[in-house]
Amino acid sequence: MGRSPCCDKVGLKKGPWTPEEDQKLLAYIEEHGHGSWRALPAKAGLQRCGKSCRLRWTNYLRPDIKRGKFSLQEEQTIIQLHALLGNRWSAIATHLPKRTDNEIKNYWNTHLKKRLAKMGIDPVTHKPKNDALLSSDGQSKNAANLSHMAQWESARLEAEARLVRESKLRSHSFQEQLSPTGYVSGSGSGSVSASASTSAQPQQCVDVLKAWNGGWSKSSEGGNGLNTTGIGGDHHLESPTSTLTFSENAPPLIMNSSGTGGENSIPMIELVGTSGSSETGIIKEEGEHDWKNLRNSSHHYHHHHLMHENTVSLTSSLHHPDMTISMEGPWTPEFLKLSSSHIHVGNVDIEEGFTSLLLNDSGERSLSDSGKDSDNSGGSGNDCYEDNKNYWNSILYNLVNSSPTDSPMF
DNA sequence: AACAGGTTCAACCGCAGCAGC
DNA sequence: AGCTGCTGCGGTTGAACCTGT
Repeated sequence: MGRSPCCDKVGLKKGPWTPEEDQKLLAYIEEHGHGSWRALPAKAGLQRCGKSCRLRWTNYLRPDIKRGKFSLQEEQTIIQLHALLGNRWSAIATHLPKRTDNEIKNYWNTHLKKRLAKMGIDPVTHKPKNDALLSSDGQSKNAANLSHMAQWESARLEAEARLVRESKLRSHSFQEQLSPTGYVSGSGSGSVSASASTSAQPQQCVDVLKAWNGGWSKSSEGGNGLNTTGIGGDHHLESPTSTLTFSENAPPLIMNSSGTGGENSIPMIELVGTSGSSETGIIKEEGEHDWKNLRNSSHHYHHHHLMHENTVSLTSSLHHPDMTISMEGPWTPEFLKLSSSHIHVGNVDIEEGFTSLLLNDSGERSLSDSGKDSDNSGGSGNDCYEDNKNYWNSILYNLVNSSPTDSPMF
């Protein structure tokens, strides 16, 4: 039973917008805010459906939209986020605050996807296309770990995106209280994102990557991927698709920044913010009591929200049959930079992003060179594994370095 | 200049999720 | 619990534009 399309009314205009229509829409929203999109066209005197108006506004007329060519950094960010999030354009767009999801999607489809494909990188998996030839023995476990890492990161970013959406809603209603126009004109940009976070936010850093890499390197020494000490010793993540469920019994692990939370036998690794503003790993903002604590206690993968008008805090948990990771607190560029300024994966220090290689000609050369190098070194599966590790870690690394400080996230 | 084929991107479509009743 | 309305998201389309012949 499909609902009738919103635009099936006779007399409603479709197709390209005229400057007059734009003007009407702009003028109305500036004066009244958009309110209900459904009701807007009639009020604004437009022969359009609300959906069309919303699209025109969000993709074109909004004052905080940056148009024109994508910068190298933006390209990089898109590729990296796409590697983690897939086609979740809106989530990706939250990291590029002045770009719309539609624009990013178009840019991906018309430029980046082709570029990756041309270079032999599968734009869907972000792996070299011959990756499928990997043997299914040792590497599969490693691949599983990498995949799990990606899922973990993906889930985190998804939660962040959700938080941003929520904070947008909050800030929007907050602004509506302050301003009858419904959106902040003035500076024009960041009417929404500005309040989600910004300079007012204390630099709270939760050293997740350190913990992660600590766990990774530690476990790599033991021949496994992600591993947690403290419980069972030799547990590792096996399923590439595994995922974020189960573990009714496993007590939550909380990582500490040393990444060695398992060194005591308490099955908890504490995630401690390096800013020192939190002693418990649960980052709380002053005035947090102003907002409802949105925590819930699902045994499955879940995110906890601690929100404040100026801040967004995040708690995520990842459960696995043998382990549970809990991470709490916001991810800030500072935190990420700190964490990943010297990424250590297994026995390898990653100083330079792999993804960045994709973004210029020298990169293309480097890529093929590295392929040759692999061949020269015998083309072992381990090289592929190292490539994958490098790839995912450089994604995180570059994500950090490319995170614009005006991102609504941070 | 004219045409064909390729590319870009604004806009549309249909579906899913959520909230309110 | 089920229905309805609204919004947001991702995939797709097609007109406009570009490029090569």
